[in-house]
Amino acid sequence: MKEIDQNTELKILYAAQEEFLLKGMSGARMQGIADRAGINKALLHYYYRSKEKLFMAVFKLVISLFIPRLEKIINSEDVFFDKIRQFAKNYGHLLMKNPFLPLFILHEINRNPDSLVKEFFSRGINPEAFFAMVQREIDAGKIKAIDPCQLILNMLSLMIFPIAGRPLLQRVIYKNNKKEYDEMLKKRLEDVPEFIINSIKI
Amino acid sequence: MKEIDQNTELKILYAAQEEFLLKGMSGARMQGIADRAGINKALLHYYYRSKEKLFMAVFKLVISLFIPRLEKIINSEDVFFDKIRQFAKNYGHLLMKNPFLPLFILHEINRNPDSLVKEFFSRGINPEAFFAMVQREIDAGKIKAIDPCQLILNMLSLMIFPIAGRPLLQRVIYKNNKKEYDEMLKKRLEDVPEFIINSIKI
DNA sequence: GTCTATAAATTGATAGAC
DNA sequence: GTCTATCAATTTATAGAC
Repeated sequence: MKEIDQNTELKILYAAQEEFLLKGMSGARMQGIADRAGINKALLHYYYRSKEKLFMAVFKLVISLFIPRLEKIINSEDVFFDKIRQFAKNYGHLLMKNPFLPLFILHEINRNPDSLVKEFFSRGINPEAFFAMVQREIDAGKIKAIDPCQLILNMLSLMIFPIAGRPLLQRVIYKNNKKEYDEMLKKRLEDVPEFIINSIKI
Repeated sequence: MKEIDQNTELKILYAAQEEFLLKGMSGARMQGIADRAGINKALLHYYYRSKEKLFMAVFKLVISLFIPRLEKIINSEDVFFDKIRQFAKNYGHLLMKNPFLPLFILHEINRNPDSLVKEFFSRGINPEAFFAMVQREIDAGKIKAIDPCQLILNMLSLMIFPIAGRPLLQRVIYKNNKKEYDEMLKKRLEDVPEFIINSIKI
């Protein structure tokens, strides 16, 4: 907490994040984490009592980044379409900076849905306000009638899947051209919101 | 191959598929597979020499289901928009019947991209023909100019993500209402292609 | 082909010196 | 706080009887 790179506890946390994001809970190795942190295995247990506890610490850290800050968007002063554009831009950049995050979260929740969701998603996510906002736009005749759930699902799908599936998609569709894939992702930051808007505008 | 349910080799393969899909390569246990198959651990090694070999057999089986049969769509007699509708319907049903498949594939490829993609995706996928078809539609002035890669990415994203993310999305967005989520997925079989078409039609 | 018993290797966790 | 050495449990893999 105090020093920048001297703090062993934090060094461990970030090393664990690397290892867990790449290999998942069951594939990660305490030895691998210790190696990344440049310390000994025993120290891991000194700071975090068990692998499970360390995993939970990483998961919590990671969730706090990943959860879409819908509230921010909702409460902004922008008009609706600009809110969508803003969300795509912010959330897209976050995803591009943390490409392994979505797949990690989905995989771990798949393994243990109830307890992980209950523990980490019970607060902090409230789609109701977003739904209400969409409904107001519809009632005002500004966009087509659409199920708000579907709208949010479409946005998330279009933004997350190309990141989560990159190791496969880049190789199969883009002939493993990394640069081209990066450019495509960057382009989508603006294309996806227009794609969405195009489909709901009147 | 011969008998229906007597064939031990197949029984093992399907038991392994269950276990691997749920827990991934590193989370799966040979004991768990043996239990599902109702046989002994040793038999697994008799038919498949190692866990790795068994995993590869499952992965191959699973890939053969998962790869979109783009050729079928391309070579159909339908007009372009109907091809999209047809693809969404067929592929969507396949996904709904095998909901754990996408996340499993993505996670395993993430763990070991080069060798898995090279081994299992080298043949059988050829997006070029699809790209050419899209280009013809654009040249003929029937749809807006769009990058064919983006189009295919959008289709896959909209169809796969709600399935892959279900354990999280159903709980967070749908208050864990299973029936409602099922209905939403079913509705998307028709909504997604219209959403796509809406955004590219002139 | 199928089983029981066991080997061999991996790995999470702890004890104890410094 | 950090290390070395080691334990204990899990898990893949094999040997050998039937």
